[in-house]
Amino acid sequence: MFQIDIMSRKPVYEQLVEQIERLVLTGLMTAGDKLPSVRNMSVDLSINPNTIQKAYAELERRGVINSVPGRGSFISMNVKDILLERKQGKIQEMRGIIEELKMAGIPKEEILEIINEIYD
Amino acid sequence: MFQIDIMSRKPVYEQLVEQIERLVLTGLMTAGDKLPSVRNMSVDLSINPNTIQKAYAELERRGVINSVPGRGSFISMNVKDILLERKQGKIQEMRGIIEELKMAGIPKEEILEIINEIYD
Amino acid sequence: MFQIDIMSRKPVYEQLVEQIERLVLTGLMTAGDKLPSVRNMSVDLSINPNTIQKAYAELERRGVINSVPGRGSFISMNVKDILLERKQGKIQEMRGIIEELKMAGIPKEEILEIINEIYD
Amino acid sequence: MFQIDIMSRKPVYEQLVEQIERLVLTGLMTAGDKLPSVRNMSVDLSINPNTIQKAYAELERRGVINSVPGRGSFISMNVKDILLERKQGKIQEMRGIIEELKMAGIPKEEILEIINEIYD
DNA sequence: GTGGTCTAGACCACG
DNA sequence: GTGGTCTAGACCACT
Repeated sequence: MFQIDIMSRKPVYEQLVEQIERLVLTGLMTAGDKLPSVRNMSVDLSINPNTIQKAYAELERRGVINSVPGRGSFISMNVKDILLERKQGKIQEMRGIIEELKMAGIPKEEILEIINEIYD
Repeated sequence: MFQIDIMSRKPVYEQLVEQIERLVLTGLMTAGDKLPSVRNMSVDLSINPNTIQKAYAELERRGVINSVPGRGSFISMNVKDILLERKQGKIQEMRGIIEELKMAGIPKEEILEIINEIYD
Repeated sequence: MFQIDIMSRKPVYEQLVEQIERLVLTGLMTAGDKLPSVRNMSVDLSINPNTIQKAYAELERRGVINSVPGRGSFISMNVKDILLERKQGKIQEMRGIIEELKMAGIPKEEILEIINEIYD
Repeated sequence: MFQIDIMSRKPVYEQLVEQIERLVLTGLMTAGDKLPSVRNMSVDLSINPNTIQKAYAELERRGVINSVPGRGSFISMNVKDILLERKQGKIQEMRGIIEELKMAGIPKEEILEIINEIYD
């Protein structure tokens, strides 16, 4: 279910965080869904439980999940609001970069080309 | 020659950095050109020399200018390479963000709309 | 805790940067640790707050610390990666210089002698 | 006689400067020797004469060659002193880097290994 | 309380 | 004259 590259320079817990967020973004998981327990995830991926714990802690800090001791970890009820807010931030970020690129003389066509590549 | 808005939330030294970089991007200044001395700029803009110094230090850190104690500050000889490299980096950054936004379900049209706003 | 030589030709803020990096390199400070506040450090060392600020800004630029307005300055979480990466860069730099020296006819013995001096 | 990579990110004139200096360092050319004329070099390498001119100008600025209008360009008579001086500078640079590496905990053996690689 | 920025004014080494 | 550094003291926004 998860693809972890232990040789990667990116910390394992970050890879986990990203992949779980991706599941929510793509709609494969939604508010209220239960995540695998730290122990299960640990043996499935052959990864130290502390690393899983760190990923879950980060996701909770971001408001994406809620961990309830003794019951498990669940996708947060207001996960949609949180992701929406983050989406707005990303859009602003993109706007800033594109404005810089325009200033640097990049023609509109070059940017459109990149967008077409992504949304092929 | 420079337009500084001391009421702006953006720090004065950042405004200076941006405007000098813009002079290079637009070709009004080019490799080897001499910038005003810290003191001259200071009195011209009625700004403290330390603030000018901070802007020049940042530009030197970015490789855009070379400051030579006792002689002055000059547009870097390889400023074009540096700006080109930075442009490539910005494009990659933009690509990453757009890929995230696609993942988050943003339709292509919404992004195109923003680009049209910028390149009106 | 810090030894500053105000008579040295090396700027005070550089001395500070080096000593804080050394604390991390030697393991005396580690990821997440809190640094003294700008003001505290200032009175402790009898140094102007601006000078401390300059050192902290440089450390943040290097990715060694994170300064959060209103909260404080902390050793960066990925400080180990950054220092490791920098170490690799330094080794490459050394390799390049030694290759030049070999080309210039410097005998191996002369270089070994220097290394023995350093690692006495 | 010269290997120029016009696709390289390194400017062509820099490549030329480095290769000519290498000829002197390795003893293949020595004080008083005549370099090819700008025009000859230009057609041999299929490179714009201005680029050759720029390389020669840089070499003259460094004191490595002397260009005599109407006669040609010659390896400088005191080229040995200049290269010796530069060698000393490089050694100091190397010393500084190795001291940093020692501080960063690199063992002597690792450095010796690199040197053995170079001086195989 | 924290970091970030700015002014005012000074000294230094170097060219 | 130049850039680089430092002190002294102030204000801001944010936690």
